Amino acid sequence: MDNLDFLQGSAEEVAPRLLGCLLVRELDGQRLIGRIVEVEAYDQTDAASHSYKGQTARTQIMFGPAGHLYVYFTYGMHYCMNIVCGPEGHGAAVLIRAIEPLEGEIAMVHNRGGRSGVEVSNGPAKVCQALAIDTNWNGHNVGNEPLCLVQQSALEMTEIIQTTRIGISRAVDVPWRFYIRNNPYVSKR
DNA sequence: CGGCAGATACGCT
DNA sequence: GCGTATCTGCCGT
Repeated sequence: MDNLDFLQGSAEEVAPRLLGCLLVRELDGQRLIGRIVEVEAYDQTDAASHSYKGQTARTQIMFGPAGHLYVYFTYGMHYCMNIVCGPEGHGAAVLIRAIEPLEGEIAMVHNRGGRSGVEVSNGPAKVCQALAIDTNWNGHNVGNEPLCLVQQSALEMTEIIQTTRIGISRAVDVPWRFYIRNNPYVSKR
């Protein structure tokens, strides 16, 4: 059921395809499941991407095979997770900006220090905190436990909003942010 | 609820 | 040194 070949495509193609897919995280004997509702594409040809200036120790994962996790640390305190896509040797990935909890929400609330409702996972660093993902997960293959990506059928085009990305200062007009229309967990409209 | 400042450490110039 | 693919608390409507 779960063939992740679609991750071989470009970031721009893969990003909307990830909407609706599931992240299944095994943590302390529990299953935490989140439905991906907001993503952003980043590519080496794009000035906003960490891979834009070529391969470095930090970004090498982005240039590796599709299906691995690129986790980075920023603002001195936050982690964000991406799913690497595109052919090996090409630096591209899709940032997971928001998920909707489907299972194990109580554990996610706990991981988020008691914050509940949409505050559990309506932002990229919140997603990592809810699922207990840090840089130790850099390079993890999302085809494997204890963190799996499970593909779902593609959403209707009318369910997907495409617009410009958030929180960047370069390539601000590139419309590579995708989210599910009317989903309450989307970080910002 | 919207805007703003502060937190805080790492990669890169 | 400086900027950062962010979040939170605090202030004002």
